[in-house]
Amino acid sequence: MTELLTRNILNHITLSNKKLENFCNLFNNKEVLKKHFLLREGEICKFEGFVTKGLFRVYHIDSNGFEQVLYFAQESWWITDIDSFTNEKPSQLYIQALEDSEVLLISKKDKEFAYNNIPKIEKLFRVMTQKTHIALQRRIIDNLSKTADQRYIDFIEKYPNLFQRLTNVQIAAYLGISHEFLSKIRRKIASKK
Amino acid sequence: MTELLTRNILNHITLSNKKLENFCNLFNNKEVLKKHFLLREGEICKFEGFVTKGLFRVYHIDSNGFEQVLYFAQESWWITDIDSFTNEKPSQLYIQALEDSEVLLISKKDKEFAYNNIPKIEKLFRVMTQKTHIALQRRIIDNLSKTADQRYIDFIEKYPNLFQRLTNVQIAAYLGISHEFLSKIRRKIASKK
DNA sequence: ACAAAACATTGAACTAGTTCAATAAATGAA
DNA sequence: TTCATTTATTGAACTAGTTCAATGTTTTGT
Repeated sequence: MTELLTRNILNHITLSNKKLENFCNLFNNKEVLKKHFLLREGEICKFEGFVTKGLFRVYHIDSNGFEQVLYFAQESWWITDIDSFTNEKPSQLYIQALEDSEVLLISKKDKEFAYNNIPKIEKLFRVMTQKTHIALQRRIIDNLSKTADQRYIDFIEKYPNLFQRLTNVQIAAYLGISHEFLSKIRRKIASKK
Repeated sequence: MTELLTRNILNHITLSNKKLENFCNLFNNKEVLKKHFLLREGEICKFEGFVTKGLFRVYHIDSNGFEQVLYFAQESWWITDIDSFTNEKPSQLYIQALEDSEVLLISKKDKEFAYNNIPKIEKLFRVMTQKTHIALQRRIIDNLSKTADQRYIDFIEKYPNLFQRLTNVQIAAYLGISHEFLSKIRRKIASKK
């Protein structure tokens, strides 16, 4: 059950089998059915999660009622509201399963325990946060400099499998455009081929 | 000379005076005159820096020749290209002083040394990276959901002192709009008061 | 297998933001 | 002080993206 997780950890750091097992034992498995929520706006995010099956969307609803997708999380992705989790304040985000999913959850207390007892875990999360950080910077630049057409093409190239599992409404919410406009972009691209 | 730095560190973690001093001694002071560069596209970023005086812009030039500002760094801000620095690959960013500035620099080797010999430093950078991460997420959501008017108003409220030190060209490059349009936004806001 | 709901496409009218060119004001270097 | 450069403002024409409403298609729940 924690096989994907151990593989993911060893991708970032080296760790003895025993410590790896100790750390993995801090996680609890949870099933989340399609359309069900792992987190809702206003709640305090009590977990950090690792997706072992299925697909989630992490999104925000703005003051006009529009949904913005911050990111999608499929198998081997981590999900949490880092702001809510770290600072124990109400979340501004929703985390919802887009397919029947399973996720391994660790609590704040257990994560702190791991930080204090397995120093390499501090490194693991520093390295992972850094990678996410790089990806976020990249996305800000892309959002500022690229046209919606190009961002859509980039998305398909970068996440071909996500692209197949998502509706255009979801992709448009990630790209920051209306789904009608995405539809027009798709037509334009299709006619060029 | 490292007073701002020690204060900044103690804002994030607790650390004995001796370890604090050891860590601070790993930094070298560097003067960067207005318009001079700390980093250029294509170079490998060899440092992580802490600004003690002045103001920098961290920006990218896209394929159409437009400049996008990723962030500004004034006193007590950290600057680096984390992607280039961490992965030792050519940078896509420019870091330029907008005023006569001073910055404390630490090399990758010395930072690794600190990670290995002062465990709290690992925590320091994890905590800081996490905070930046939260801010970047916030910015992505704002860029997707807010109109340029609102982003400009938010910027002024959030960074009133930066606002005074920056030209409209720089602010527009941060907001992701043309400086002409920013000028029109300013007129509109002014006429409403 | 059926009805209801969610999804995708399209066109027409609209709006936010760009581009280009002209002009004035502020700043900087010698 | 002066000349050159950067900065800010403005208007007019344009373009990328939105909004709304209509229509057909697919998926879902029962």
